Formats: sequence, C-alpha cells, structure tokens
Amino acid sequence: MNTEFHKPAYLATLRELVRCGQAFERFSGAHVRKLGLTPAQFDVVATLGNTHGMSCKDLGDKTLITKGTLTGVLDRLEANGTLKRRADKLDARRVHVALTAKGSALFDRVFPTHIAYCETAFNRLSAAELKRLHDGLHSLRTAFEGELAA
Amino acid sequence: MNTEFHKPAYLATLRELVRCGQAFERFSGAHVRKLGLTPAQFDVVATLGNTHGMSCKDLGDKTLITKGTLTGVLDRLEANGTLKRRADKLDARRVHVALTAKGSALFDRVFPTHIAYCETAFNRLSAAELKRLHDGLHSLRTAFEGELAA
DNA sequence: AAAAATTTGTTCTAGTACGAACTAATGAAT
DNA sequence: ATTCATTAGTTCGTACTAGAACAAATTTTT
Repeated sequence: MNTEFHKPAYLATLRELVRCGQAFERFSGAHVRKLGLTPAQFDVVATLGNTHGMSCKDLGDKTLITKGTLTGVLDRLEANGTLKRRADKLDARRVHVALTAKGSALFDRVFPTHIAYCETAFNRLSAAELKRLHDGLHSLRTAFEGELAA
Repeated sequence: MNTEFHKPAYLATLRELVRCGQAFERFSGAHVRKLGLTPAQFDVVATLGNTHGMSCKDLGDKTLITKGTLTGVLDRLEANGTLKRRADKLDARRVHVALTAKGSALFDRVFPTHIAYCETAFNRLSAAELKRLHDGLHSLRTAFEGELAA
C-alpha cells in the first residue's frame, strides 16, 4: 500500500507495444485459424514456401519458434502430409525440412490470402507512418537485445 | 509454383512488430521468471497491486488474459497464498479477487524491481522517439481492432 | 412474472511456449 | 587419435493460449 511509486513515462509506450502485439495476434490469428492453421503452423508454412527447405535450426531462427516447440509443430505438420523431414547427408545432426506437394499447394492457397487480409489493416496508416513505426520498433528491439546480452 | 508474388511494403513493419514483441517477451519474461513468477502471474499481481481487488472480468480486461486461461492462473496463485477469491455479494456471478498480505508483499518486492529493469532498455530511446513509437503503435492497434470488428 | 438473451466464471481440448536434461554428431585442442 | 567443447534435435514438465461448451446468475423483453 501507498509506497508512493512514481510511474515512469515509458510505461505508456510499453503498454501500447503489448496491446498492439496482442491486437495483431487476435487479428491475424483469427484469420489464420479460419484457414485451418494455427499461427505457429502458418509461420512455418510461410517460411518454407518457395524454398527448397532448410534445417530445423534455420527454420527456428527465422520463425523465432524455440526448438523444443518446433519439434511438436513439425510433428503435426508432417503427420498431415504438409511437410517432410529427411536426413542431411553432409551433417548427420541436421534434419532437412521441406514442404510436400500438398504443403506447397497449401502455401499457395493460404499465404497470399492472409497477406492481403493483413494489408487491409496496415493500409489505414500512411507510408510515412509505417516507416516511422518500423524504425521505432527496430530501435526498441535492438535495445531489448542489447540489454539482454549485457 | 512461382506465382510472381509481389511482397507488400508493410511486411517489413509487420515483421518488426512481431520481432520487437518477442524481444520484449524474452527480455521481460526472463527477468520475471528469475523473480519466481511467470509473465502471466506477474501481470495479475501487478494489476491487483495497490487495489482492493476486482472481479475476474475486470482483471481479464486489464491484463488481456482470456477468461479460460485466467481461471488456471488464479488457481495457482491462490494455491500458493498470493491471492484470495471470495464471492461478490451484490452479484453472485462475480468472483472478487484480491492479493493477500503475502501477495501484497510480493508485489512490493517484485514490481518496482521489474519496472526499473525494463527502464534500462527504454532509456536507450529518446523521449521523442518513445512518443512517436507510442503514437504509431496506437494507430496500428486501432486499425487491427477496427478491421476485426468490420 | 415468465421467457429470452446476456453476463460471469469454470471446464475441456488441442496446440503452443520455455527451460532444462538428454542423445548423437561434428569440430577443436592437444 | 583422444579428450573436450559445441551444435542439432528430441523429450519432458509446467504453464499459458484460444476457442467452444457449460452452469448459474442477472438483465431485458414482453
């Protein structure tokens, strides 16, 4: 009680960051689920689309899904025939992951649709606003990563 | 295959939004876990701190934790004595949630510490940058919410 | 006042999320 | 070559997440 705690000014921005992120999750996630995928699954399919596949490591780096989680996501997508795992002959530790023909068709059907859907929201901002926002987010992310390393 | 898909300009900003949000989660979450709480638990304790408590509905609205999830989070915090549920006499549907003395002490110990920790990252940006970022995030969030309602 | 619609909170399921422990394979150091 | 350290993936435990179905209480409608 009543520790007179002076709230720093940055809290308003922090709050907007979290709220905006959650609003995007709802906005994007609800659409993705209607397309029959979870957000994480969409992320994987979108990353593998139009590539010859990649290792779990690379996939994890690009999607920012941690490796422990990735195993399960890949399991489910492999089980329903969206992608296939195969051993990497040059490095036996690695597993090469690539979309199947079915997965590629899924990508073609789902990716442009979702990109167009998201565009409706972003189009409410001007190009200049988007650029400013991009730069600000980038600075802040760099700050988080820098402090975490420190 | 090879539908020549023209990637819209907004994707760069979208990517930064997601990455910045995840960077914050890591930055903030790692610290909160060291303090012995999960991010969701910290969110609840921080929201209940310095109040006389509130209904699950209000708590869910403020923390943006959906009600199905909130039940479990509250279960665990109640089990370890951080908070207490009691019936609301005016509206029997409602459950009033408030910190116990132990929970209040936890809040006093953990909240200022974490706020100060987060400040180190935000201090890397100028006040003007933070303001611009705040406004941009707000506009974008409004756009998401507006499109979702539409 | 009775029926219908809404609100509040819990429960259930499937799918993340993170961290830590573990195995197997590659690379480095000597 | 053999030990040592690092890297890639999987597995495990606990906790969070959305969404849907549910029961109970309140409000609205008639």
